[in-house]
Amino acid sequence: MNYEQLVETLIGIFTVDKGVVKILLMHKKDEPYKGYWILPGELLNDKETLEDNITDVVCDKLGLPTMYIEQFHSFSNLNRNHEKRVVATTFIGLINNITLILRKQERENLELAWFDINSIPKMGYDHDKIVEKLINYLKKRIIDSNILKILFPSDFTIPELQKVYEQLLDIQIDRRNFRKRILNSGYIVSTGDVNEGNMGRPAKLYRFNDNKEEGNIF
Amino acid sequence: MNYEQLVETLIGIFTVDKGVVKILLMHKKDEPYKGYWILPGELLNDKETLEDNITDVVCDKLGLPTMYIEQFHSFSNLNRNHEKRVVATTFIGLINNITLILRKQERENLELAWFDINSIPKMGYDHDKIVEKLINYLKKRIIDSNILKILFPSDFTIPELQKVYEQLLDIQIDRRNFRKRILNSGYIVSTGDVNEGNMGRPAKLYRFNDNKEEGNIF
DNA sequence: AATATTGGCGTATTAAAAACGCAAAAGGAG
DNA sequence: CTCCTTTTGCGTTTTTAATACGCCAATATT
Repeated sequence: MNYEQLVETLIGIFTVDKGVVKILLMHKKDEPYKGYWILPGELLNDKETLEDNITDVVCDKLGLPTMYIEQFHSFSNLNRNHEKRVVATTFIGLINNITLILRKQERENLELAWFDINSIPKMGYDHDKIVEKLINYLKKRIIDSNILKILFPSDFTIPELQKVYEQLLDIQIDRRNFRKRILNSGYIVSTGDVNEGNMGRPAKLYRFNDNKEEGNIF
Repeated sequence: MNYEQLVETLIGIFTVDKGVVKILLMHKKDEPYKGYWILPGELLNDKETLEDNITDVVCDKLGLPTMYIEQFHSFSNLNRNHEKRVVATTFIGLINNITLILRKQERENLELAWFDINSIPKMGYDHDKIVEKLINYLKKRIIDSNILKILFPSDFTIPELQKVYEQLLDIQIDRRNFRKRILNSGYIVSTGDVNEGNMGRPAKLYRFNDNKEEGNIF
């Protein structure tokens, strides 16, 4: 009986872009699964932890800035890789799209692309199932924690934020009550700017308050 | 650079005994950490999944019945085992103590013991830190899901149930308010029996209502 | 000027949680 | 037996949070 295993890390990096939640995927250029899309990741060596390893993937391999990363599930089906037995420990990473647009162009050669989480392309290995579970986990975490702020762009209006809540929680909220609640909570602060170019009175722009870490917003 | 790793599974099995939350630990009889306590578990071989492996530990090694098992976190610190690099994927298992008392005596030679989660003994390896995180995870899961019923014996009293809530949520609840709330919720039903042998008026015995699946109790 | 949207300040109602009172029931300890 | 303890079971009042609205000024586009 062999007890030596290959261990890999995989990460689903998410962002919000114009009200759409997106995931970053990599195009595979060699066999097996050539032409398919896969989650970024790499094999674990015996000199680093899983967390060090995935930080290495994000920063060195993808050229992205350090971001919020959370360990998710470890997958160990025997046939998830047909060549060797590989146990995968998966992570989610969250980033707001202001930062990523800057870096994206520098890394064009890596064939990375953002996909709407409702339109996932053909995935290699068992990554389709993993992506599905990552997305479900993300939705649950958005409801029961305050990680939404990490995903959200730094400039948004209160009506925009309300729409996101109404979509995610599948409810309708009174405009005035929402405003009172979100402002009293201390979770957002005004940037001083306004959002011009639309119908009606221009909306004030807000960002999430970094000093307010604990508790759920809604 | 070596990419072959040893992977082990570890499980924290929890139960509730007379209003006290307890965890099942194993006494280590050989070096290293001889005389210390450790979490049950074993090395993963290349023919089984993590979940198969931990089921094997629970059923074959410990002689316990199949129980509710949930994957938790994977730990990969380089110095968590001083001899070799071992990545540990951890699980929580929940069982009610009616079933376990029967099996416990058959397995006396294994040196298993239940410990109050507030009095954890000297642990080997990094298992003290893992146990602490498992307990915190259990507390969080009890708040945001209804797994408490899996943990609970089929016959319990309302004051016992209240004690468990107070321990896990780290709050104090008014006796009369708790009773009203828990009875109105429909989550528990009377068995008709009473709990005799203690001081004061005998408490009525209850069990969780199987027909009531959804939502949180508290 | 008409229309749309946000901002900002109200208040009334409803629902849920928390704080507390009181006393009878039913056991064990002396 | 009486004293003490704990559970049971019925209340009430207060506090807090959530919801449902009303009203109108501000400020943009058409």
